[in-house]
Amino acid sequence: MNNLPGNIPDCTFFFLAKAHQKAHGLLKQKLAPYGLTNMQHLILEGIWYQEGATAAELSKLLILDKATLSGIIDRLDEGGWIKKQPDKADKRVLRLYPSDKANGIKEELIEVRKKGNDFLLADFTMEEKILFKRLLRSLFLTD
Amino acid sequence: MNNLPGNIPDCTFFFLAKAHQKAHGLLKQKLAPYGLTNMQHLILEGIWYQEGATAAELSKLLILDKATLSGIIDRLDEGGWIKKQPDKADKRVLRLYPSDKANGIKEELIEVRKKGNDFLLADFTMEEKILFKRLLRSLFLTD
DNA sequence: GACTATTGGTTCGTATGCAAAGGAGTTTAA
DNA sequence: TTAAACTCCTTTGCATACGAACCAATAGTC
Repeated sequence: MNNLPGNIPDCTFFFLAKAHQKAHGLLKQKLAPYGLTNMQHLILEGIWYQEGATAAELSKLLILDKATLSGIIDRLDEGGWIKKQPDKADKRVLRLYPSDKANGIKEELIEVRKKGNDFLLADFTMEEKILFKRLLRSLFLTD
Repeated sequence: MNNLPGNIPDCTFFFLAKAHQKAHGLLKQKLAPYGLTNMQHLILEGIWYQEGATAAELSKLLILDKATLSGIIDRLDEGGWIKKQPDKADKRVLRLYPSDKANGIKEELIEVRKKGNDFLLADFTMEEKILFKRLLRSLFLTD
């Protein structure tokens, strides 16, 4: 009776958690060889997307708590992936730049994520892929 | 340029993470008055669904790591939501049962989750709701 | 019946996540 | 221009997550 998730009630909270869990685990595997966690990779891409960004800017862009970011940025720094540069005008601010090490495999790292995405949705039809992403987007973007 | 998530690349990992983040935050709010976390509520429902379940069974049913479950079960016990009973046949096993306190508001707690679900998908059409859940399901259930 | 493989649960180490509070710097407004 | 308000970032506390190592107990095998 209690074998499979077929018994699981029709709960979107649960489905979302498990879909996320699976996607997270998949990307985690792909990134492990590089010594990067999923979050570290995300922040790094954010910094590539906007070099010199501050933690506060990344927090808004990637919808992450500043407190969470603080630790991730520290570990990215310790791992030699980014450089922190104090802002000259505003002494509170730290501007973040990718390191040479990071830039050296930038294309490769971004490709890992893209291929991971493809793999994740490999069993969906084109219509399903588009629809799925549209629904996810509208879910977290509404107010 | 860096204002809104409109800039965010078309990344399902990110969308899933953010959709889950939003859903999690919503349910967290609804459960806070009861002093239950999302995970604690999930495990509790799992135990209601299958009284006397072991941690190993819940681990499979809810697709959770045993190590993760261990702590959650401890806190459910400390909070007086469940009771641990050693199995008579197998001394390794602890069987889990809901407490009277838990059973007293069982319907209410389940209703909180159900209404949270409705609220989460309130902006979706009926077709979208069904499709969304089907896609989420197939995503995490495949192999 | 003794040895080995498996299983149930806990513990440890590391990395999120987020609320809340604190320290330093900047801006606003009276 | 100086005190209040605000912003940037860090730190603390608590709750997931999960791999890996471990102990206790049971099952399987010869």
